[in-house]
Amino acid sequence: MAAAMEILDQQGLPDLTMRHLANTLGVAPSALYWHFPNKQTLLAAVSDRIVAGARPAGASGDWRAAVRAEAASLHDALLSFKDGAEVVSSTLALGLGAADLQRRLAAAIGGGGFDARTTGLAAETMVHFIVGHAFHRQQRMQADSLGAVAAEHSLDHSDPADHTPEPQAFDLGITLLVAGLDAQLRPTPPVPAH
Amino acid sequence: MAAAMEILDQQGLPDLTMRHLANTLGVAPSALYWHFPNKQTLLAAVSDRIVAGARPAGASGDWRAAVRAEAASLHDALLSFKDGAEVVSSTLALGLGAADLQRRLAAAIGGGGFDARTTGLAAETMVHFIVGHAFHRQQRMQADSLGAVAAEHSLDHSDPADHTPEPQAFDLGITLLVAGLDAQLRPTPPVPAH
DNA sequence: ACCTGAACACCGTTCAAGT
DNA sequence: ACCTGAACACCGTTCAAGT
Repeated sequence: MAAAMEILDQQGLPDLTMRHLANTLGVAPSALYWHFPNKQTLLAAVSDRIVAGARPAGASGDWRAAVRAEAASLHDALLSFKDGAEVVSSTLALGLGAADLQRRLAAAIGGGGFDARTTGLAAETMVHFIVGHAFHRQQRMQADSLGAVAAEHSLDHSDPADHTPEPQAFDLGITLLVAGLDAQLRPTPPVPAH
Repeated sequence: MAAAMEILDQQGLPDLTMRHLANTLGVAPSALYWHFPNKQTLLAAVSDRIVAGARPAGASGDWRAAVRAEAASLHDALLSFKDGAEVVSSTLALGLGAADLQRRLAAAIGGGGFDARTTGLAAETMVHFIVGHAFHRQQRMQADSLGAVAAEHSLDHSDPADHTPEPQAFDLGITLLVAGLDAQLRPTPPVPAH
């Protein structure tokens, strides 16, 4: 696992192959299959470690603040490892690892007193946003550092040359979701009470 | 392209290899490289076709309804092709194709009269949710049909055996996001006006 | 303009056999 | 309990050469 984490962080996901990993360990590729049934399982374990690295900042009273803190820490954990978001994204879709991710968000959201269904769904929505956003951002960083870049692709913020500072972009997405939950709390647009 | 689309839909993404595609066309694998510089480009084109298949239902007046219609049609388009969400997800992250996806959502959201920044970001957030949700769902369907399934993984809706009917789950996510935008419109929790 | 043939440098995985 | 060696069945991509 340690060797796998280091290859991922230093070389990136494309270089995290069973053969490469085995080489690093001075071992035949087939040896790895005594420890892991297949590569997918190994990747799920890597994914879990990345997610486990997320430690939310302060525990404030407000559930809104708790959700923001949890989201931010997950976001940072994904970005702290090279290709971290992609790894988590893939194992998430496969339904293998990273279950902690949603559990932690759900716990924070639960502080708002929503029913279990709303809580679970809000957590899922948030996970998709956090992972998708981080994946997208990491890919952009890599493309940028790789030079040239056609530049006229990538998810476009409406204004071609906008490129909203990334942390703010992330915050705004989270704000949107928290506001949506808040509105769910007070269902109808509150018509002044006479 | 037609052959690629059919392989994808009939066999799935893992079988959409350059060699397999070439075989189907009765051609040497290297022949494909006269038409496409590489596989990534081919996949981006496939992704664009999938997204282009989305046609929103009726054009109602309300921007909220327009956003919902656009989101639902994109969701359906992703699900209408085997592994459609995964293909779009990967090329989206690579910043290659599927730019239309966000443009269309942004256009619908723009009807709410938000500033460009909010509109773009809301569209991005929505795209991440739509694609992430569809990806996740398609993977689950495949896992289920593949039999057995450890079952105790996968993004969990808080209640282990919940499994909220999928269309409703999608709707709730969209509702959350639209509500968030709505709240953004009327920034502070509206204290009754005297 | 469009394709073939042959090669390069890889993959994940299995499995008998060793210690 | 943990690993090797050898093999199986693949990949994407390049490039000279053909028509």
